[in-house]
Amino acid sequence: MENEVDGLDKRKAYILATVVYEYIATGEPVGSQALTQKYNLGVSSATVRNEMADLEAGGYLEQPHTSAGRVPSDAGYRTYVDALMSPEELGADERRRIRDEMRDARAQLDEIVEQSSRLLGRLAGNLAFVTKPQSDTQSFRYAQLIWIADRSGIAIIVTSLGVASQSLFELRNDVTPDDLTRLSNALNAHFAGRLLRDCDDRTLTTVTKSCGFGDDMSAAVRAAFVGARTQEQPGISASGAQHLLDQPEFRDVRKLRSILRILEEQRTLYDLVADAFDSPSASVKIGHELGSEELADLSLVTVPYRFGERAVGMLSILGPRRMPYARLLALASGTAETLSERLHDVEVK
Amino acid sequence: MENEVDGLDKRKAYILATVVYEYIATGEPVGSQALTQKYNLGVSSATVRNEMADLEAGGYLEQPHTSAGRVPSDAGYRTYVDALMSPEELGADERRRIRDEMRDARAQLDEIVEQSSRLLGRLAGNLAFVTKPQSDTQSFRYAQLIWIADRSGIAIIVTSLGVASQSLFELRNDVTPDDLTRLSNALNAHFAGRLLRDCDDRTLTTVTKSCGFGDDMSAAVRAAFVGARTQEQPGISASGAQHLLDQPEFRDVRKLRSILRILEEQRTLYDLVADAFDSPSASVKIGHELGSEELADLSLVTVPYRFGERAVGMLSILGPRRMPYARLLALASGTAETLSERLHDVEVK
DNA sequence: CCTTCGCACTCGCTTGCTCGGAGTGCTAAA
DNA sequence: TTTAGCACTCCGAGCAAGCGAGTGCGAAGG
Repeated sequence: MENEVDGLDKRKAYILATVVYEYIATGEPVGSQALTQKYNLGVSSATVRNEMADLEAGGYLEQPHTSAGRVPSDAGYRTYVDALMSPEELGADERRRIRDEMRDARAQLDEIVEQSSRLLGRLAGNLAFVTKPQSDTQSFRYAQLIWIADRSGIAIIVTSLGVASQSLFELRNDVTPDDLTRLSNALNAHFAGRLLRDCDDRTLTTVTKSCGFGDDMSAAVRAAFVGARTQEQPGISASGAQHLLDQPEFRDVRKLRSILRILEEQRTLYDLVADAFDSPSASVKIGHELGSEELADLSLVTVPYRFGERAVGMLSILGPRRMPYARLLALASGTAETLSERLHDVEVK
Repeated sequence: MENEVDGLDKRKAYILATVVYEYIATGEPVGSQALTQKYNLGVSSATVRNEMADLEAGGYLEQPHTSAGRVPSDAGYRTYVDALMSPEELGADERRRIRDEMRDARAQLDEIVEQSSRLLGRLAGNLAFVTKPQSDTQSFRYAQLIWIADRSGIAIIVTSLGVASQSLFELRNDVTPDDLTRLSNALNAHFAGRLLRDCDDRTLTTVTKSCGFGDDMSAAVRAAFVGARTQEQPGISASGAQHLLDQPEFRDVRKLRSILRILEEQRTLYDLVADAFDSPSASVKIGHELGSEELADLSLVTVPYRFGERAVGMLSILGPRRMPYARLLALASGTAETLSERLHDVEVK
């Protein structure tokens, strides 16, 4: 059926698209007359009324109260995002500005991530957050075991993005600084360039023992690698919450509270993007799709960023369901791209 | 003048104290009748009216509009905090609960600091924030220079609180891993236990050169120490912004925006407590004393916490000017005390 | 001379009301 | 199947009245 979209005939689809578009632009429930006046639909308001009634019956639109205009439902937005809206691209000048602003950050992982969340929050006029690169997708660069006392030391592990993690260890038997250097060299030789998640416990143990160390040292080495893998937990930088205050949907202060709470609990914030991690491309979650009644009138746009070929983290925008999806997707993608490029500046070669 | 406080006779002082107390409790402008009814002042409302008029002339009270009750001015709160209110102490059970909750955090510097800001935010029902220990008040524990290639490496510095900082360096001449180990050992021997801020550039250079290295290596070592000193910048953990929404003074959303903005700019947040760093004990800033029109109807309570004898960071509570000062001071002090204790758990001995 | 009483006056907030505008659904005609 | 017309619904802005809490002041009392 060439002239059907998602089970809607062409006219219905067009009317739905127009309603969503208009509602996103104005924030006011949109009525049949207003629509026919502002857009050239080629039919009268009465026809639009009938179509709107159908769309409401189909679950795409909702009516706040009897004599008001229509507002998109979750399903309405979903159809709009998936099939109706025209994707946006950033202009060359916008790309350039993003790149310029990203240059302000020093070549430090944390700073680059923070800068991109600030930038995205400001450009998008919404709450933006960026997860730091998952450490288990980074690769191992160097390990160094530092001798502190006969039976204790510090293990330092440096990843491809220059994030060092450290862990103290205690041993049952004496070691010398030279022993530790020997083991460091063996680890470096064996694991150089490997993904952290591929540095499995068994191999670590084998390498350690082959240098003549016992169980205590193997355990210490394994713990150090576990620390490096899970280090910085998720690690999220968020920014732009103040923009949410401008949105009329947050006149009601209670909704703000949910957001602030979520903002402070990084755990929850992370859960929101967690399942987007599996998808290689942009993802949009609308209203109840976020899985929480508190967040029911928000939407989330999530875009991955890469280090080399690998997706290592996510940029997200959280805002009212009534958000300019096409525009925000374009902004998030553009920022993700620039962030990906800048990651190479912090790479430990 | 035994019966004068801050230029006010005893009765005026008592009335001022009662007005502030009542206003803090209710949030409503307090009138003369209400006051005489609720508190046993021993005089009639008419007398109170006269006294209130005097207090207003003296700048201690203000009237939102002609036929409303009185509200404390900055000066009124100031007098109350300095001279009138009775200090509060935490009960034994409250202390115990704070200690228990702090135990939930793992023995990691960041986690302990975050936990205390969360805890304080919740207990105080306001925005709380805690600066991480200034690194230049920590002492040097270990340095390790790691060889990466003939002319580059990573310098790792570990402080007394276990915070490692790292910096990459490039050299003009080849070095061997052994060279770097030798230098690491020299640095460790020379600076062990010193405060970071006392590891001055000149001495660093001397030690480096005495191991036979050139200017490039000295510069790298100096840079590494600078990195360790200024590392984590100020570093602030904030929590509890959602409580502010409960305060009636934030019905107006614009005020919230200033706060959210400040919250995201750690710089500003840090500036707020910066000058409290000099004072060894608790400090209170009221309204305009915060130095910004945006923050004019907020107050800030700041209390230092210690590592050993030294004040290394600050706990602060930011909330409406109408805050229970005595209570919040007690809570902040109690939390600071517990935080100070827990710091010893993360000490690298 | 300080305190108290009584009184007239001032505001801001709440409640109730009206009224206009925008939108709907339905019916009948094109 | 589309359109025009019409009666109906509902929200929200605007206005007026009344209430309550509070003030300031002049006169009376200890």
